[in-house]
Amino acid sequence: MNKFNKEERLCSKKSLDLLFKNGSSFLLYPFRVTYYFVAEPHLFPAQVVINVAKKRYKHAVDRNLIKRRTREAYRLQKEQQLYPNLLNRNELLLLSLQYVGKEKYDYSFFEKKLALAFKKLNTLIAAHENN
RNA sequence: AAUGCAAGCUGUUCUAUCGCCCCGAUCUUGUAUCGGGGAGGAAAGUCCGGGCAACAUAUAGCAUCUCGCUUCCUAACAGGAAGGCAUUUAAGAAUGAAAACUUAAAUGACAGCAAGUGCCACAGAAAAUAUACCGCCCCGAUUUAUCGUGGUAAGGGUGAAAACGUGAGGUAAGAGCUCACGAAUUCGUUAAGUGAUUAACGUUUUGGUAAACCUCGGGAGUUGAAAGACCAAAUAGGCUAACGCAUGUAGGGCUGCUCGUCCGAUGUUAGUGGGUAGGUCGUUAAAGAUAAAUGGCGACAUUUAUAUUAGAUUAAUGAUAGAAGUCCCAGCCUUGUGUUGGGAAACAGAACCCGGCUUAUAAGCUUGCAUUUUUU
RNA sequence: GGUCGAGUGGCCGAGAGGCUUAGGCUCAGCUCUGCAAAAGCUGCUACAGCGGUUCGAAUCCGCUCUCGACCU
Repeated sequence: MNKFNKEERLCSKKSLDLLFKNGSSFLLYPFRVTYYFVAEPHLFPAQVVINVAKKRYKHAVDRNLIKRRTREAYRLQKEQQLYPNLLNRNELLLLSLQYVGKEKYDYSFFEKKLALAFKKLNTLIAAHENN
């Protein structure tokens, strides 16, 4: 089952401040991914926030469309791509996906790019653990 | 019939799989199962007007902002309805030709320049108290075709705009200087109309500009749900009341100013409290929608009936696949409400709620106007 | 969600009803030089868009677009 509940979203203002102040980030077009680990175990191994700038997209319709496609891609892939690497850790991953693309793409593009982003994130986490 | 423009109306439907937000029910009390609901005509822009809430009691005066033909509608409005007037266009009839007239449509920030002040570039003699370039006239001088003192706004040319137009009298020449007819205009009387206004008569005046200052009349207290109310946990520099102290002082708040009013340093005692973060309410049933009847020219109002009801808060209403209908393009022959293949579907996403306005809109339908072609 | 401000050549920026707009920087050409720089001369390129008021609009008024700031 590929669910996506409120508990998997990052809503707390405090956590957001923590994430953007201390988190590390990388760019994988069209996403800018920011992540940070906190030592507070949660029902789910990760909480995510999706972000589209008002400056880049004037109309609310376009922003909603991008957010919905990103969310759908995240929902369908997190179980296979992201969660297995996190389950053995006793920490919560705070994750932010900022959309920085210039155009509107099809859903398949989102799916492909998000998979690549997950792959890169996993390697980075592994590297961090080894150090 | 086609195309274009303008105004108005509608603003695709169904199935499967995987999800999201809210509400209700059940018991196995868990990210459980079942059932129900889930964007718009503009949800947009935030351009106006209200409700609601807090602050203030100072809805005081001034300043500031805003509205501006009339009557009506409305909770209210810079909105709407009906009318008046003006301008433009078209047609009609009239005429030598126009103007005026009649009808229709469109447009109008449509109070006042006859309260005062300012401004009117360049050109032009002069842009508002007529300061006379050419021209016209009187008088004087003489070198006899020129000069000088004056008068004159009829003619010339300039300009966006030239001292109301035509004719006559008048005069040295001229001039609303006088008269007749006419144009616009102020005020008054009479008549019609609720009124704007219209008609007649008398009277006054004769450049434009108030989206120039301004005058007159009406309206606006300020802030905006991130307003505001409440809840439980823990710690302060906080708050309240009483007393004391000083000329209620320094200083500060209340709307920009005035006037007025309120608070008011430091000490003692008693009580209360919640920086920040979180949750609940505010928050979705309403000046609401649809239908009918009645009243009204109409906007709209009244009565009755009916069915419902988005409610998030890093912010739901989606993704994938398929089918049907609509429109467009191409092919086929059986030329049809045919069939096959390919494409298109706009503008745009609620965030406290309503009433308007404005702007954006594929495709279809309705109405009006314009152009072109064909037929009669 | 709400409140407010701005838009003038490639860039900065004055102008607040009247000559298609002051000045500086940049760019192009010429003069000067053996070649450049500096200096001098000449030139190019603008009122965000649409509509209205006015004889006349960058300026006044309305709508639209773009950019920016503030309220947590």
